[in-house]
Amino acid sequence: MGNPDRKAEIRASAAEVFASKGFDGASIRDVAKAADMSLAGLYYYYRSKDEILFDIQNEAFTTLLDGHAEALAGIKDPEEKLQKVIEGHLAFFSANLASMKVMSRESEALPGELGAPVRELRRRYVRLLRGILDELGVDHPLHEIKTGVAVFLLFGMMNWMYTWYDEERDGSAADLADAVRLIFLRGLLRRP
Amino acid sequence: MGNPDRKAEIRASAAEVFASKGFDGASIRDVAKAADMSLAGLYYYYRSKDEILFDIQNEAFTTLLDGHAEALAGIKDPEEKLQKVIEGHLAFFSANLASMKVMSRESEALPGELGAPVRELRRRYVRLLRGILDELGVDHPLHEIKTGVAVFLLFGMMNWMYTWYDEERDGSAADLADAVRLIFLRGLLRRP
Amino acid sequence: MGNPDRKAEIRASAAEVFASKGFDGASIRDVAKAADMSLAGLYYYYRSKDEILFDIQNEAFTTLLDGHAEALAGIKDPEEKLQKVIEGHLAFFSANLASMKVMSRESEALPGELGAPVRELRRRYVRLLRGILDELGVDHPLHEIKTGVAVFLLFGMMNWMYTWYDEERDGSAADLADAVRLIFLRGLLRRP
Amino acid sequence: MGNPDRKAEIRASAAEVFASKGFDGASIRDVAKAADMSLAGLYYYYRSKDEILFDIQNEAFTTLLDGHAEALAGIKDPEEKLQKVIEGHLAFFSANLASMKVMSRESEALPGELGAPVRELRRRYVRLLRGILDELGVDHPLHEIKTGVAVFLLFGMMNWMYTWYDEERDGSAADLADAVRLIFLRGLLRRP
DNA sequence: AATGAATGAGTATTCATTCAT
DNA sequence: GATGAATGAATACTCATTCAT
Repeated sequence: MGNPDRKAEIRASAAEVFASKGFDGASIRDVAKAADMSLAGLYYYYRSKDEILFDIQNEAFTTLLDGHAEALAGIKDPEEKLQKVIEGHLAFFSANLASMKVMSRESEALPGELGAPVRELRRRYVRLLRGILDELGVDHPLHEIKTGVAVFLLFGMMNWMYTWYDEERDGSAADLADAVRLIFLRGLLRRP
Repeated sequence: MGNPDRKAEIRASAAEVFASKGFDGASIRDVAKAADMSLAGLYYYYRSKDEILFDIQNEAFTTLLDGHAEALAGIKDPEEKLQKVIEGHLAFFSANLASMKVMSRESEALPGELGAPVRELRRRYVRLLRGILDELGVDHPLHEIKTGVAVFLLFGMMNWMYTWYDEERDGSAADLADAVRLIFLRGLLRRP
Repeated sequence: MGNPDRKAEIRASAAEVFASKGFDGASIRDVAKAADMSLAGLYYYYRSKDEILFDIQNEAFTTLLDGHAEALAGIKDPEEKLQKVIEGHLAFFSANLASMKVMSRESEALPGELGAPVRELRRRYVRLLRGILDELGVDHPLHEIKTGVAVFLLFGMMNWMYTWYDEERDGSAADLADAVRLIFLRGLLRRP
Repeated sequence: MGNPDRKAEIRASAAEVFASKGFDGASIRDVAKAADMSLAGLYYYYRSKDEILFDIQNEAFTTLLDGHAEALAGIKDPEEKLQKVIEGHLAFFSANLASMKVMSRESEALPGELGAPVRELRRRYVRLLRGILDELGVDHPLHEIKTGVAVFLLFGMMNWMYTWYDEERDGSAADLADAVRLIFLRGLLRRP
């Protein structure tokens, strides 16, 4: 139903609106205005406000996961894998700040029906990273830090970005990815 | 205006409600019900929904900053300072999960009048940590990572906590503080 | 019930408030603030908002009617009577602008129970003036103008005052009374 | 926005409601019920309660002024002009009692933004009448009565009408216009 | 593919009023 | 005499959503 390009435009406008006003704080009218169409027109493309949020989150996770799958193809070294994932995550983040802000802040906003698939994607995403950390585990003999905790500390460094990141002031996403990788790997693995 | 104890009760109830539904998603009716009082009764203590949020954020920041001031009194070593701040932050976080979730997620919700003092407190908080990182600077000769970025990566590790932390599964706040400090210091300072 | 002086103070404050915001537009809180007392304190003197309005209107009508009774004592000539009444009305009006504005604008605001006595006073007031016009009737043989209408045209000239009168710009109440009398008598009686 | 006929219907219903309960005393629900539509439906046509009042007042003033402009076209004699204006005013008044009651009673209800254009129309209306009285000035050598005051006494006779006029009892608007003109002109000009 | 018109349910907030003290 | 605390009912207004066209 509906021209996919138009839908993508709407999705992008909606992400901006949700990012700046919050999902609950934004009205469908705000979204329609941002997408430069009538209120009723929106409902041709989306059946509900929730569905728009779902589409934003689903699209973002899918793109991220697909990107990682491609980037990791053929790579064996877990450190290199981690690097790729951090780079990919932050590159996508800085290129899609609105969507990622919505992803980070509105992760609980969707109720069961629509929320379940998104939660599943999120779990897959966590599992992907967790798997890589497990592979790194040999270098981490004393288990000072639980892997389950480490995963979320890493996500915290990256996802908190939406609250402060300013490319001009803070450098490129690639620089940022270096910083995150450096701190995390060196911190976790206690090697010089 | 209004008994301060009753106000503290309301604040706590409101923090729970805002934490679970989001500030915009929660209604004043929800807050009143959680505080077990009438809708109109709430307005005897708070003049607006915004004012409740302000009180939560203001109180949390003030308590955090006061706690740090006390904990840092007489301490010279910046590593030790950092440890105190991380411990204090996470201890408060885990003891006041609802408030901290609200702090983390609704940092932009307050408009000018009420938002300004909170933003100022937030800036003071960042400056406090930044100051400590600056003192650590000697060990950090190559400036691989900008201090301004490092501060926010640290905050990210800590503040993201509201999205995943489960004491039972993930250990005590003190353990978590150790993990954060370990990763951050070792990662940042590149020492064994 | 209640010290009558304090009650008079409250009445005066309330008249100011009702005059500036309208009876419906003003809140009991506004009145309490203007009277410099607590909301609940007001209810010691008045049992309801309506009762305050009643008191204002009742007091004003009673004072006006008493004043006229005194001023007309012993006077025979209807033209002189009319002069006295117009003078009295406008003098009271300009000395009690707030009350008279409330009288003029909120004449229908009071429901049955409290409204009835005020309506009766109003009718008495109209009858007083009508009686005087009837006495003038000899000079008015052709009945170009119904007395019932004339009374209200006269009231119109006087009561509309609250919308425009400014002593500085428009002169004293006595001057105004002269103008009203002149126009009305000469206009009505068609004499040079 | 919105069909202008439907808007006119709503305006008329609203005028009735505001006339009978007062602007502050009437609720938007009352207006919606009178217009036989839903509360929210009203907001498709008007963005606020104030805007409805504005529309009533603006429409009434505009119609009155346009009517006078047409009626006065080509007339030279100021007495004739005055007659036309009084007739037009009272004819409109009696044909639109509700609107005119609202105009008369709620002249201060609109705040700045919406109030300003209405106040300007009111000023134009006063100026129109004042201009005619100035032209009459030659017959009025002793200046017993200030023109500025005379204008408002005339308005008083006419606008007070909403408090008492009953066509059956008091005669047609045309008769009333005669009475007003007679009293005012004869009274002002002191001619037989 | 798109929209103008409409609505029921909900929003934050204010109201006149009460009552224990 | 006076007030702090509280409330049920109402306020103006906005919401996500629908439907005829």
